[in-house]
Amino acid sequence: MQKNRPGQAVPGRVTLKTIAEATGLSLSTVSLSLRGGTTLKQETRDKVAAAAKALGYVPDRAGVRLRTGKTNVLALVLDGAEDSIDFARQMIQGIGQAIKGTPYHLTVTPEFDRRSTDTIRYILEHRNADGVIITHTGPRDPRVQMMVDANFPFVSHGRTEFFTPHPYHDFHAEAFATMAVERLAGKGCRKVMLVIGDDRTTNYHNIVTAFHKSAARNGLETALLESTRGLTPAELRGIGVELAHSADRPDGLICDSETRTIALLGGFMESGLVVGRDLHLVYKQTSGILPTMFPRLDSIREDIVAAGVELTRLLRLRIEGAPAEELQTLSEPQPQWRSGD
Amino acid sequence: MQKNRPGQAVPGRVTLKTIAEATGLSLSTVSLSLRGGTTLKQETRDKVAAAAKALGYVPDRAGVRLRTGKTNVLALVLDGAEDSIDFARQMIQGIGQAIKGTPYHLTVTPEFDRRSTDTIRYILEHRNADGVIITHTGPRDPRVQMMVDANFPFVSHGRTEFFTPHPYHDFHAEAFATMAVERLAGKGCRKVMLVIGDDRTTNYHNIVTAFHKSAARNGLETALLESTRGLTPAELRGIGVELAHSADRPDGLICDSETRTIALLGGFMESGLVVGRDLHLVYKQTSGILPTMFPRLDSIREDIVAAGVELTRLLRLRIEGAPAEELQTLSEPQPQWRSGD
DNA sequence: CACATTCAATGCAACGTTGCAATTAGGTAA
DNA sequence: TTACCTAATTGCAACGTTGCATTGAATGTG
Repeated sequence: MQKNRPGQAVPGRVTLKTIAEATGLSLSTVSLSLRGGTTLKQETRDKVAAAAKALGYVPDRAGVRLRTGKTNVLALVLDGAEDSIDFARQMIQGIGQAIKGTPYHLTVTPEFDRRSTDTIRYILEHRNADGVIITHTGPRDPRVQMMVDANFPFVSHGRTEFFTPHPYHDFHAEAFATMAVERLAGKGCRKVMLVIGDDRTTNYHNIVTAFHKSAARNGLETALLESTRGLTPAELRGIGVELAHSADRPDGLICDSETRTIALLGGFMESGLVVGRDLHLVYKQTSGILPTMFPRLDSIREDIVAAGVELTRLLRLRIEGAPAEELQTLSEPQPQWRSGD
Repeated sequence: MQKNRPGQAVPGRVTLKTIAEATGLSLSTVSLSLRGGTTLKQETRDKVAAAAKALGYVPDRAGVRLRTGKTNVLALVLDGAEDSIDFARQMIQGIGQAIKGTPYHLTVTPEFDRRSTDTIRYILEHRNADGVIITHTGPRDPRVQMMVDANFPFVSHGRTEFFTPHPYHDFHAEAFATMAVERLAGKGCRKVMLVIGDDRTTNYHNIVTAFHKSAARNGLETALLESTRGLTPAELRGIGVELAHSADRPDGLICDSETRTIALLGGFMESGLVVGRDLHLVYKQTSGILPTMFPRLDSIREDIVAAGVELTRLLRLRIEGAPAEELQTLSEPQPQWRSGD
């Protein structure tokens, strides 16, 4: 398997040398031409371009990387979070779409320990990528800090609270909370409860703030179930049961995590509590699983595939030197009202 | 950002040269020593090893790749299939675990079109990886054909029907079907139905065959719902409703796809049909989602993270030249009987 | 003592690419 | 004629690595 002698050219390989021989030009000229050297005359440039195309030339990644340091690699550092079902697949699909036809490849590294910065450090030290994409960003995320300090191109899915601006694409969590509260208010709810999946992300703060503000504006009583993070699905399910039996339970529920929503719903079902009759619910939706199961439940959607595309776009611009403050975008929540009105 | 002059050494970089200077040996000697040259005397080897460790030397990927052709990259070609919830995340986590501490990196390419071989062709042509992992393998999978023909190292999650052996790791689908049928028989079922998620995978055939064989052995009537593949979740849900209302509906159900299971269960719930009372169900489980929602349903589990680890192990052995026929393993189904007995 | 043998370490070229410095050809000005 | 310009192309060295061929020293043999 692959037994050609190392250090010797692979016979069939098309390199700059091949094109040089084919066109009768020098290797340097070919290289220059392919990179759009303006000092070359048009005729030459055309000839080279034609030959390159005919031979199917693709620059050798190792050669380019060795010479220029450019890896043509984007690195996705995958967080272990499981709040969004199928998050990884969709994110990768989005990034894949965005780099299709470009010289970029995608490497994926799962970071097992949430608070660890090992993977980032490794990439920074060994320059194993031209840019990094991180997800589930926290307010003072050490990964962001580290890359900002190193002035290394990256983009985060999620905002931070750092003073220095950096590229990000984020779900507009405030809008989500506001929309959800208003929907519940519209359904006639008097007491709304917010169930938070992960209180370590920046979105946590944004959602909580907007939730309270919007509830106040609509004259609603509020309750907050935060830090469900450490709980097992079974425990959360238990909370669902408790809620169902509680005397002063809320009549409106907002949940920003699909897996938490599922656990709660499991508890409700077990207790005979019916969403849409006994209370109302709005959850944040990123996969098709929940709507398949419960086609009548209201949700607000974030499109993770689109997020992947956008993150890649921002990162590539960043790599090309665009200023960070121009590379910050939000995605608007997409309400999916399915419970009639 | 990264502005050091191309073609010039990065100042802080630790290369063989750095070690050579530190030890007073020649660059060649250092290189040889690090690769375990036995002609060197022990003292020298120790000195080099110590210096390399002290300086934190890591071989430059581009240099190695250019010289040897070895990329130290494993490529995961991600299928768009959505039968297993969270499949991608778990698979990547498994591979990530297995390559931790090795020189290997993981690149991921989503292959959007299921029957396309573009990604594989691209990897083969440009030698962008040392080995490939594919999933959701079909009986005469063209990707397998292509890589076998090219004698390129790969491993498939799933078997094929090709004559030439190739490395694979697969879920023991026959055992799954047999276990499931027997469980249903034990529950007193008379008529069992098999619902297949994807009829293009090899597992389809294996499951169907074992299903019929086992049903016959247990004296059960059978029904088969195949090719649910083109159906939308809503349509499948509709089938769930139909089933619930059908006069001669089966009293035992086996489903090999999590998403299909969810859709069917949705239909059942809508129709007031209760699993465990009106009929029994065994589904194939790969994520925690369904057990969270329905903690009393029987399932048989495949551990995708473990599959990722095993696939990586096989692939690495293959890359090192182990014969294909020794690199074929099955994972045994893990029954999760939750409905009492 | 000359010569062969072994041991240990090294020089060199090459993998494919790029960017600077250098070269060539043709023209124009002094 | 000489010097000087511009336009177009090219040579060369380097990025970090490896493996072959070679060197040099130490030891063994006749």
